Amino acid sequence: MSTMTAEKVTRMSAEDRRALVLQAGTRAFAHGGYHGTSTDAVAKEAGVSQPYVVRIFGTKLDLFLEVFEASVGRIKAAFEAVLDERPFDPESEDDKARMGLAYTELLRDHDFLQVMMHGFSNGDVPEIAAAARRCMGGVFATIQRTGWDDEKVRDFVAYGMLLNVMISMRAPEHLVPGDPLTVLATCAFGDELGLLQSPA
Amino acid sequence: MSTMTAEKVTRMSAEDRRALVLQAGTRAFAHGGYHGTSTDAVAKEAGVSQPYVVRIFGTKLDLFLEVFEASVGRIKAAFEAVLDERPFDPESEDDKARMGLAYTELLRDHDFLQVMMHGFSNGDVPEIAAAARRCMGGVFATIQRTGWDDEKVRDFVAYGMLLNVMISMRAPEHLVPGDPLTVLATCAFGDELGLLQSPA
DNA sequence: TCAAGAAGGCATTGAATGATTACTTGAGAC
DNA sequence: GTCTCAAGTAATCATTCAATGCCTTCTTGA
Repeated sequence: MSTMTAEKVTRMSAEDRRALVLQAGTRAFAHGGYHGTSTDAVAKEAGVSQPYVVRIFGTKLDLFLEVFEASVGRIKAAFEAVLDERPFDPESEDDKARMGLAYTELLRDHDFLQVMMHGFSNGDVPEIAAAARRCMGGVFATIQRTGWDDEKVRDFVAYGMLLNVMISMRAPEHLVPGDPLTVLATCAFGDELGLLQSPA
Repeated sequence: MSTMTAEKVTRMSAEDRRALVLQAGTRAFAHGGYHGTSTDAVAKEAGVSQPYVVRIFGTKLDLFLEVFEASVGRIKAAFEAVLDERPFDPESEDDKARMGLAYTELLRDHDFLQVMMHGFSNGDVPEIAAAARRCMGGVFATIQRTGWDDEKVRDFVAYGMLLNVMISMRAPEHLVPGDPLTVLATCAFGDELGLLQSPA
């Protein structure tokens, strides 16, 4: 079941309701993406009426942009937490592992990742593409704080994109023993593979 | 104007017309993806009527699947060409560069890449996700023919995914001097960056 | 030449969807 | 209590879209 939709016929402050719809939007847009998700689907997920969600956000596009930016924001925050926790040594393999772990821990909630991927692939909607560039730039800048040279940051981001794509295509839930994709999944996710098999 | 739509009112063999609509579908689905592209958009691009394109392929989903598989097939073929050209040395940096070049040359036609990305991100449509897994497995297996160990293949694929994402969000066409994304784009695309700036 | 099969368009349709408007109801202030 | 404003919904509308059925026209082979 979805976590905490409407529980009572109680009224809610606009602010709280907005936050709740935003969460519901994350879940809904994670499947379907921008074009494939109706405002009604978001409304159902949030337990409110469809006209209300468009009134809160003005437009489906605005809603998606907020959902997208919040999702990427969450990811950025996870990296920042690692960087702020204690001094980061760019030469340390251990510190690099901590950064990687921050990401794979995030992977357990597929929704952020899926929303991010959907935002990244919708380059045909100018506003979404612009948001994607801005957010990706932000994530890159955050990871630069590690002190790594640009190539290492690039490779780190690239690895993350591979994980996103693999999750997007549900690779962890479809491991077929002889399949080359299983080899790829195994060597991409490593120990985390087992944790990703149950669909959200 | 779109390249080579209908040129004459001449009839065409069903086979030829099918191939032509498939090409048009690639262009159309490259923008918009599965959910964001109407069969009518494909029809317009191909210069035929909308009902005709669904009659050729049966269903919009079937059309997309064919377009997707053809696109990934093209990419696989490019790698295979490099591998078949002459013996591949897994230790050679030069041979690795040849593989990379095969991909970046493909990047000039954004359409394949975008279609591929759209297929990869549409995990909510089971048939598309299944095709994505199958195709990704195929590409991985092809690259394994280099003789590289799995980790090296994985990193190669990951790098490719980063390029896909960057192109999807139109990064090469939006280089802003101070922007961190510009740094990422520069060190991801290298010399090829200049060639990618003009939108298809 | 003409019949038959295939290529392809036209009109249509029923469902879905994003958005608007007008209405209803709950809760706090006084 | 009741007034008032904000929370929330029901009804509706104009579009868009995938799919179906029927009709037309080109081509080919005998």
